[in-house]
Amino acid sequence: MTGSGSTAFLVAQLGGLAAMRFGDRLAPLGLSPAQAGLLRAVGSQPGRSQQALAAELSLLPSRLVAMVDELEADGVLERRPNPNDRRHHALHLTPAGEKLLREIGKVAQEHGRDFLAPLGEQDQETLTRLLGRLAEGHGLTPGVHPGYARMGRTKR
Amino acid sequence: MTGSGSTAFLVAQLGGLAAMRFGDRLAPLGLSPAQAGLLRAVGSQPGRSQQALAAELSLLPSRLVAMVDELEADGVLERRPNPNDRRHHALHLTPAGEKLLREIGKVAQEHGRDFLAPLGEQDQETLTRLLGRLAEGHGLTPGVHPGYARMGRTKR
DNA sequence: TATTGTTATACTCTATAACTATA
DNA sequence: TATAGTTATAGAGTATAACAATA
Repeated sequence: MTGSGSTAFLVAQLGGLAAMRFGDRLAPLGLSPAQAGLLRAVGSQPGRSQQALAAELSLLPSRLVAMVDELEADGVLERRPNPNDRRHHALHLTPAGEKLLREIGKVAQEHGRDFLAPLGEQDQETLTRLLGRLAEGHGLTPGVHPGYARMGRTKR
Repeated sequence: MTGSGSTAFLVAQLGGLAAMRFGDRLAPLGLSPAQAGLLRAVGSQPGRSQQALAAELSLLPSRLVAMVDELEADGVLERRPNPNDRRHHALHLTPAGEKLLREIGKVAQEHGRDFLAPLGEQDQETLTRLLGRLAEGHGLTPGVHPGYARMGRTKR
């Protein structure tokens, strides 16, 4: 069968594989995919609150606390007091964090190259264009995956 | 940027979205994606052992026990004794399980149609072809996603 | 009174090891 | 001794509620 059902499943399959392979490449850096996503989010827009980050990344605030604790203990992320509203902690990368983010970028680039290697250059461009239109059609936020949080919740 | 890194990420993003949406559609049937995957695997090749199923679905045998317990309690799956080797339990769908599997198929078809709706018919075919070649290039087993099990394992 | 960050707690899924019954 | 299924247990991640400090 070559119906649309199997194509959507193919997307899910390949997406899972891509996420897994990327995770494998992050492991030597001592990072989980979620941690890399947080560092990327902070780096792209420094100074935001934990609430803002949690909302963007679809994480629970309580979960984010633990992640920031870890990354701060590792010296790659820091909470800075916000003089205007002392309830907030403005999140920033440390110099070590910025260096780590550049390494993440390198790893992501290598991953992407290898993942698309089975296709020729022309087909890669076509695929990128079609996926982009699909993502736009579904209102996906660039750079943030929707999270698998809501999977597997169901009881029978 | 339109490098290969972002395209691989786009695949992961869309794959996560597809999996999530499919899970949402399964919820009214009282099923998790993992349960639907197990029912599908049993239905496509009845009589196999739990070990065989666990290996194909990349599940731990101990996890599969719990899943089979649930689905058996729901009356959609059954363990049948194997006269040749009494250590094995041959897994089969009940009539209710076969009916449920047909409903899963219908849901999957609707899901696939809606997921690809942003693209025209011609583009859908192109996308299917390119994704198929990509999956083949990475040695993906048709009908089984690689599992997200190995994600998020890393400590820093 | 509402909001930010935090802690506490329960539940699910993953992972490992040990146990049983068969072979 | 090896294998299939099972049980027990520990560790992540998810989810909810409650709490302290601040607005």
